[in-house]
Amino acid sequence: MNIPSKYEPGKAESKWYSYWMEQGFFRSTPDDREPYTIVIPPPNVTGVLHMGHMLNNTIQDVLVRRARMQGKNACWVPGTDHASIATEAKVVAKLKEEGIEKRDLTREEFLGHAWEWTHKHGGIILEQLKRLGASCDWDRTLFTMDEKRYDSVIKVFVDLHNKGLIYRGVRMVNWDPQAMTAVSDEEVNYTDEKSKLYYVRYKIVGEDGYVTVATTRPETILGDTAVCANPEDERYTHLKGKKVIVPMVDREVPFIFDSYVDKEFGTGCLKITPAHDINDYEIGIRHKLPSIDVFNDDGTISQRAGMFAGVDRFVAKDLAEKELRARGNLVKVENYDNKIGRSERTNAVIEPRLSLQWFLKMKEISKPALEAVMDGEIHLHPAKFRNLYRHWMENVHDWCISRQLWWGHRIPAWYYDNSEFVVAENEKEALELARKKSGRSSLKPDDLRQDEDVLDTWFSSWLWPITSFDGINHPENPDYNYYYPTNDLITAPEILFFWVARMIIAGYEYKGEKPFSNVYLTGLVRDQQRRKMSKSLGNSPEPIELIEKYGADGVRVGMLLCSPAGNDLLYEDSLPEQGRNFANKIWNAFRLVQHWNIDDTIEQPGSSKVAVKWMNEVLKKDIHDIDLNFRKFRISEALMISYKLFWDEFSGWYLEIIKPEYQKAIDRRTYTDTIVIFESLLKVIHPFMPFITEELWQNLSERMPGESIMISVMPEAKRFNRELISDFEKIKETVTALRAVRKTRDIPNRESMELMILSDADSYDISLFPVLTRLCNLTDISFVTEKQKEAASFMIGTTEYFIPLQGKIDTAAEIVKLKDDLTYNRGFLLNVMKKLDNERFVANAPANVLELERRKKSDTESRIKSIEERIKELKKMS
RNA sequence: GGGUUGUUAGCUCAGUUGGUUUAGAGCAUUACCUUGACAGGGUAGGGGUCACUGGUUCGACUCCAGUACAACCCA
Repeated sequence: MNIPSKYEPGKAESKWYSYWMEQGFFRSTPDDREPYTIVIPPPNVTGVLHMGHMLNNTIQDVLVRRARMQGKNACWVPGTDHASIATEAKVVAKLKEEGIEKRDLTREEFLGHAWEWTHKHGGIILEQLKRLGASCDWDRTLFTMDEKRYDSVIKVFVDLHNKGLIYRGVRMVNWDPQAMTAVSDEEVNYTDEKSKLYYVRYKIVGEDGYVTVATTRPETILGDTAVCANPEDERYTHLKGKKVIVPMVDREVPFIFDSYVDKEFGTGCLKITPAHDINDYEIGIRHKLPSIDVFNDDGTISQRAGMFAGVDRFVAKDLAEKELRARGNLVKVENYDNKIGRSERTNAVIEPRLSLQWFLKMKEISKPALEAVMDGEIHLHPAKFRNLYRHWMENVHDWCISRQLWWGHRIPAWYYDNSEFVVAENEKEALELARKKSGRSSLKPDDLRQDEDVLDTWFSSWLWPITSFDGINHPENPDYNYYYPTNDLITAPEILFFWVARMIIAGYEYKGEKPFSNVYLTGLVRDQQRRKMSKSLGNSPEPIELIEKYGADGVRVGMLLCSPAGNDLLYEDSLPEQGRNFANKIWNAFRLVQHWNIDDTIEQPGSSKVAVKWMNEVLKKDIHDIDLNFRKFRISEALMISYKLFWDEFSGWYLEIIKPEYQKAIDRRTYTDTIVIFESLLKVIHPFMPFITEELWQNLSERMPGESIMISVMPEAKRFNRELISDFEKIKETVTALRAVRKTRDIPNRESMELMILSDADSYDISLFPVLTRLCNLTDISFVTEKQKEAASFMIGTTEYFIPLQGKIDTAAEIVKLKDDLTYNRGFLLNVMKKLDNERFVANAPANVLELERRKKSDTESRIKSIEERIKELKKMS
C-alpha cells in the first residue's frame, strides 16, 4: 500500500463531483420530507467568479449539504441575472472595438448582439461554482431574462401599475452621462474630491452694485433662474423685490429668499439652477421658477444653454471660468473639498437631472416588510443590521425603476397620440386598452409606440424567491407551494436595501408570506490593507488558481475560518494554506489507520478501551456544540470546533493513545471502533470539506455503488458524560506535567518512571490510569500519604504528584520554579482576600459566589502551604 | 450634516442576560525535536492596566454617560 504523504486534491475533486452529478444527488423534487431551500444570489450572467462569490457560495453549500445530511429535502436553486447596465456597457464596448456604434443599430439588432454575448459568456461563473463543490440543483438553473422570468416581471409591472403603485413622473434623477441612463440613489457612490469654489458677482438691476455668489459649478450658471438668500440674513434684506442679471447669458432673474440657504456658507447667497441640483429643484418648486436644462444626455452643453453648445461639461467649466473672468464677474477662486457622486457602474460623475421616469411607490407596500424584520419573523444575522434596516425602511424613497437601456425587461407601456399611454402585458391588450381609453376604435397597432426603456435589474431580482418556482405565472404550482418560503438567504450587506429588503416587500405583496426566514450577511473580502478586492486595483487573487493551488476544500476552509458573520474577511494566502494543512492532517490520520494490521488474537489494551469511551463522549459533546453554533449562524465557530475536534482530540490524543507500537498489530475491537469514530468525524466535516471527506469515506470501508457520504446521515447530538470528559482533562494535564518533568530533567521516553499521588484512591477515577501509563511510560501509579523526598513534584488543583528520581534533582532550579509559583499564588490569594475582607461583598454577594470565593481562598492557601513545605525540604537537602 | 455599529494578544475574532481559580481561540512568533501518519508535523513557551475618562454597583471586558478613533449607511 503506497499512499502519498501529501493529499493531492485535484483528482479527487473532479472524480467525486462527476460522481455526485451522475448519481443525481443534487436534484430535488417535492416529497413528504421537510424542505430546506436556498436561492442563490444570482451573479451577473457574463461575470466571472471573484472572492466574494467564493465566500458567499461556500457558506450556502455548507448549509445545504448539512441540511441534506440531516434528512431534509435540500434544494439550492442556481441562476444568474442579466445585470442590465454592466452587460449593456460591455456589449457596447465590444461592438465599438469592432467599429460598430450602438446608435447605428436597431433595438432588435443590438439585442441580437447582447444575446450572443450572453450565450458566449453566460454560465462560465456557474461552471466555476462547480469547482468549488457547490451542490446546486443544476436542472433548475434560471436566468432573470428567460421566458418565465421575463413574463413574470412584465406581469408584476402591469399589476403594480393597475394597483396605482407605479407612476410616471418628472423627477430629479441621478444621470450617468456615460451610460446615458438614470441610476438609483443606491448606485451612486459619494467620495471626497478636491474641487474649486468660484465666487461670481451678479449685477443688480437698476443699481450700481453686485451680489456675489459662491458656486462649485460655474457652467450651470447658464441655467440659473434665480439668486437666493436666507430671509434672516440682514446683508441681503435690501434686495427684496429686486432682480439680478445672470452673467454670460445676461438674463434677468428674481432675487428670492428661502430658509434653505446657509448663511455661513460662502457669501450666504446662492444661485438657483432648478434643473441641475436637487435642492435648487425644490426651491424652484416653492418659488415657481422656470427650469432650464443646459445639458444633453451625454453630458455636453445643449443648445438651450445659450453658449458652449456641444462642449463637454468639464471643458465648459473651464470655459465658463475664462468667460467670467474676461467679463469681470469672477471675484475669486478657492480650493474646496466636496463630495462628488459617481456612478457605481461606470464611475462617471453623476449629473442630477430632471427627467421623466417610472417610479414605484414604496411607502405602503414596504410596511409588512419592515414589520417582518422587527417582529422577528425574519432574522438578520448578525442582528446589528436590524437597526440599519429599520432606519432605511422608515425613510424609504420611491424607487426609480426605469433605465435608459435596451438590455433588460422592456417597460410594457404603449404611447399613443402625444403622451397618452396604456400599460398592458402585450401589444394586443395595449391596443384594446388604448381604444377603450381614447374612445377611438380606429386606433391601429402602428399608432402605438412602446416605451423604449427597460426596468432596473433589481426589479426582476426582487422577485427571485418567487420566480425561482414560477410563482407569478402559476401561483398554485406544487414547487412553489413546497419550497416557498425558502429558509436562508446568504448575501453581502451592501445589497441589503437594493435586493434583500425589496425581496421581502415582494414576498408579502405576491405570496402574502416572507421569502425566507434567515438572512445571513457575510462580510466583504478585503486585502491586508483593508482595501476592497477589485479588478481595477488588481489586488484580488484568481479563485480558480487558488483552488488549483490549495484545493477546493482548503480554500473553503480558509474563507470560512476567518469570516464571522458581518465581519470583513482580510484575505491572505495563509488562510487557504491553513485549510490545505487541515486537509493534509485528515489525510495522514487516514494513512495511519489504513496501514494498521489487525490481529484478532490481541486483547484490547486498557488504555485503548478508555480512549474509545472518552472519544465517543467528546464527539457527542462537540456535535452538540456544533449544532448550537449552526443554529446561531456562527459558522466559523462551528468549523473551528470541528477543526479542533479532529486535530487536537482525535489526532493529538486519541490516535496517540490507541496507536500500536512500531510494527505491531492492533486489536480488532479498537480498530473497528476507530473506523466508526473516523466516519463520524468525516460526516461532521463533510459540509465544510466535501471532497476529501468523500474520498476517505469511500476508502474507509467497503462501499456499494451509489453510496456517498453526502447522502449519509449526520450524527445527531446526544446526551454526553460531562464528568468523564472533565476527568480526562485532568489526565491530559497530568500527561503534560509528566512530559515537562522528563524535559527539564532530560529523561528520555524510553526510560520508565513511577508516579505517586498524595491523595486517597477514592477521589480518583482509576479506570483512566492506563492512559497515563501508556502515554508516559510509567511502571506504576500509586497513592501515598506523605511527601516524597528525592523526587520531582508538581501540583494539579490542590493535589501533589511525585516522581521518585534518585540523584536527578537540581534543587536550586527546583526552588526557583517553586518560588515563582508561590508568587503567583500569593498574588491570587490577595485578590480573593480583597473581596472577602470587604464586608459589603460578604453581605451582598449571592451565596454561590461567596462560596466560590471561599473555596478559592482555601484551595490557594493549601497550595501555598504545600509549596512552602516543599521549598523548606529542598533547602534542607541542598 | 444625520444615522448605525465597532474599538479585547502582532493579525483575525470569541467572551451567552455583571461574579466560572488574577481574560480565551486560530493564525503568526520563539525554543527544542531530521523517532516509524503528517516539517503542510510534534512538544513546550512568550505575548493583553479589555481605546480613554467619569458614573452605577459589594463587584464592570460586560451596564450608563462623555471623549477619541474607525467602518458602514443615508443626505
